[in-house]
Amino acid sequence: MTKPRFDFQISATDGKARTGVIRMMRGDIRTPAFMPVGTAATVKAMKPKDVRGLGADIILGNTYHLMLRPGAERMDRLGGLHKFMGWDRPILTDSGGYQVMSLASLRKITEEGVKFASHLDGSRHMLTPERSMEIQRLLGSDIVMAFDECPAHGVPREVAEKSMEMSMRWAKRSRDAFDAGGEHAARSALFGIQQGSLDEALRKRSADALIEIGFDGYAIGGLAVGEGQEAMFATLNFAPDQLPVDRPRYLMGVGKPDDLVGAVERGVDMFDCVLPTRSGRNGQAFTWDGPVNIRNAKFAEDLTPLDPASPVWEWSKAYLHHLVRSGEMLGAMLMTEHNLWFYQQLMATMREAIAQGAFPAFAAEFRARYKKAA
RNA sequence: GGACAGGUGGCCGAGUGGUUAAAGGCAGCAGACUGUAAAUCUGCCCGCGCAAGCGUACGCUGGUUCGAAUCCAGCCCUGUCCA
Repeated sequence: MTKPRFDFQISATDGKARTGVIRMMRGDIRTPAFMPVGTAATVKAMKPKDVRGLGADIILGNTYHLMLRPGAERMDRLGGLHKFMGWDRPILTDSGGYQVMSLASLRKITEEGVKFASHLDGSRHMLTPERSMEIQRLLGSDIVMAFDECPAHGVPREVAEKSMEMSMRWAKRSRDAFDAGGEHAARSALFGIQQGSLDEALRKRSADALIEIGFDGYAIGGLAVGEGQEAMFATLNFAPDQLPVDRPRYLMGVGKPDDLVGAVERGVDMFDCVLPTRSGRNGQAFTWDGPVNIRNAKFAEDLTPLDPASPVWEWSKAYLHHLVRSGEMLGAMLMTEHNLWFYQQLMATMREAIAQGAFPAFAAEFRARYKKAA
């Protein structure tokens, strides 16, 4: 049986929540899925096989970072991103669109694309939909993201509208450039990205434009950029429904555990977020009872584990507290491992709950126990 | 015994007459982090007080001065070197 380029089958639904599998040449992706972020060809502090061991079916890489270092053409000569980093399962690559926002002070946007000053050495680089597709092809990406502009939170409606319209023109250019990619296009997938800020009408226009072009999956972009969970959920009350029911819906850059539960509840299938890795390195552990700042003095002599089921169960909070405060590398490693485990457990639990038709009960139970940070 | 150098807030360390409750770093106490310019960033950090403010503080004692961590004298202590 040959592996399909891209096939999404929903096996069960519960309310708006869905669970299923995306089948790709490099492996299956169980949904709802959480994709650990490996921006610079590494999920920081983790070996690829350990990321896999925690349950990840797919990870992320980043066009912008990898084009600067080691460089897209070099990566191609080295045999592609998978071989380079030692991860043989699917990789989704972001297009560089997020850096249009996060590196705002270092870029200039035109219809053609975005000119960046490298954050590494100040050198000038142009990212266009065509170049972004080319770089993602050279990396050997499995799920290629369209090149878009991610506007900052709070921009006026006219700005959000113009930005969304340009992102839709870029989406069409991304589609055309991706399709011209020959062999790579035959074994990878392309996702479009919906924009439109928090505005239902703009989101609808964006979704329709993407559907007109046609993509393997549809991402919801431009959220979790500072609007707050309430506004994000309000947008997710309609945004996923505007996208094709039979295609994966990917909420980009989200989120905290409670964000994931609320988004799955509203029909989202895929997520990525730096929180489990970055926050882990910064001393925050996620647990069923909520986030824990392991640096806090109260853990100095706490001999219990973060979670008896965690892969790092044999190391006490007191030890993690010591490692993190001491700036020891092992602290970042163990905290990251724990957090990625927790995120994958959360996803697995949600998949199971949906399959059992028990998602509402799970969500209620989760919320009753999980205490958000103040 | 002698000659230099020096004693600053928990620690290190700026500061050599006023705008100094005293730079900066560390340690400490918290917070943040959402398609990673992040093993990062922010706040607090003498005492009392919500605050205004008050009190105390730069080895000790005394002095000069309108005013001293800063100048002078004596004493105590530390380091290095010489006997």
